[in-house]
Amino acid sequence: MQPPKSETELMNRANHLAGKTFASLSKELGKNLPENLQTEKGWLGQLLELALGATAGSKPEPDFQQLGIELKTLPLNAQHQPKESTFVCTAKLPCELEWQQSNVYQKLKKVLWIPIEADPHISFPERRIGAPILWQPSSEQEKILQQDWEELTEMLTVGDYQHLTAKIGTYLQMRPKAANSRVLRTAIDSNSEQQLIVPRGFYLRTCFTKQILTSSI
Amino acid sequence: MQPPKSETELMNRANHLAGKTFASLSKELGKNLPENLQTEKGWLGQLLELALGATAGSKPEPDFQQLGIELKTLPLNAQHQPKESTFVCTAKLPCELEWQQSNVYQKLKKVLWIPIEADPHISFPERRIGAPILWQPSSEQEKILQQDWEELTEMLTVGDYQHLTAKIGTYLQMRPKAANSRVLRTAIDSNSEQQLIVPRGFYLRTCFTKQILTSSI
DNA sequence: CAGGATCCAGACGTGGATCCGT
DNA sequence: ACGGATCCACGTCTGGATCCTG
Repeated sequence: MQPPKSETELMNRANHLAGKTFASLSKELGKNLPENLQTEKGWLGQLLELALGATAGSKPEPDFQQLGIELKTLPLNAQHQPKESTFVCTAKLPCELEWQQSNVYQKLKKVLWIPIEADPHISFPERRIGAPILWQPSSEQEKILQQDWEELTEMLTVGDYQHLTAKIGTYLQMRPKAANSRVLRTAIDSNSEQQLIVPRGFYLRTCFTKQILTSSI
Repeated sequence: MQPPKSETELMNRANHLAGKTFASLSKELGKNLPENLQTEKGWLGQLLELALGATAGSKPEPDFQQLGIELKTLPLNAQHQPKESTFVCTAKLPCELEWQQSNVYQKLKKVLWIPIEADPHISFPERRIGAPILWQPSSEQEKILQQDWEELTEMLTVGDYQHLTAKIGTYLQMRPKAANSRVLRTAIDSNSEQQLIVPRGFYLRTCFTKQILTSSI
């Protein structure tokens, strides 16, 4: 699948996915569904990349680079409300950028959300894909995201890792992002001291993605 | 196999390998010989690491770290003379070190050479392992290695990649070191200009390893 | 119920080296 | 003969995310 040439083409493709089951889409694309997704957590996200023509690969770029649009799945519980926080990107050290140059802003300035059923009572093959939501942060939302990012980035820069827990931030938080808790990385704090810390990533809290889903209805 | 605790223990192990065929050693270690080594060029080197208890993995350290000894195979032709140049290490950019702190010196200050038969007329399973040579550069050899390294490093630092060919250097040379010639890396020259260059590595010329073999007899 | 922990795929880098055309 | 090109293994890193226990 070639990358979409326009926002319209991308949205046409996304609208055609709405209502399909995971089994149906994977069959169309010639992929085998995994038995369970406990061990292949990102599988559906990668299937949707393929279905929509996202340029695959682990690059620090939007999924649809020419359009400046990021693709994100939005897992829903039995009440069709967002079920989980959403990973945004890894936190780089050092980070002496302004908000508008940050990886977080670049990822979130325009997002195509694809809701997907994630109620454990529905079998994996039978779960359905929802109607896409093309979203940009409102000025209110961006203001709070920026505040959160600046607070978290300040703590990162200073090297105050002990107090840098997932409890900080209104919409945006930092949490571990690694294979497991034994993975450590060297970081340098403002006193030029080296510390070994667990790599961290930025995540959107569930309360925020609930807001996005609600306002799109 | 645990790492050897002393130079004596390492040499005992290496002496016990002398005379064995590749087939014999791989059987002892429970490994299957590859059909051909055109596609698994480093296979025997890794078998010897296993046989001698080298700490596996791609680290910028000597193979036997506690002993400060590097392990190298020395492929011999039908005349039992070194057949190929020997890879030492990759060239880092930037490199503003002194010789004694350089990766090249750290690798070459003490080397355990294991000669191996590499005459294409001998079938791979029947090729034999030779008697080990524990080597340190003589002051004459080190002087020339240092001169070569300084000349090559100077060209790297200045960014004179066009003239940085494999023709430079008496004992030590630089050659491409990558999966293929399409692999490029960003380098920065002394004018702070960015260039895309093929990653390079340091190699010992065959004439030099011939000298090592000859003087060990 | 959410903060901390974890899982897979694929790209990439490094160390093990030898291949091969001119 | 040798300078430039290439090949495999494997550990690490990143991007895709969800799991799971107090």
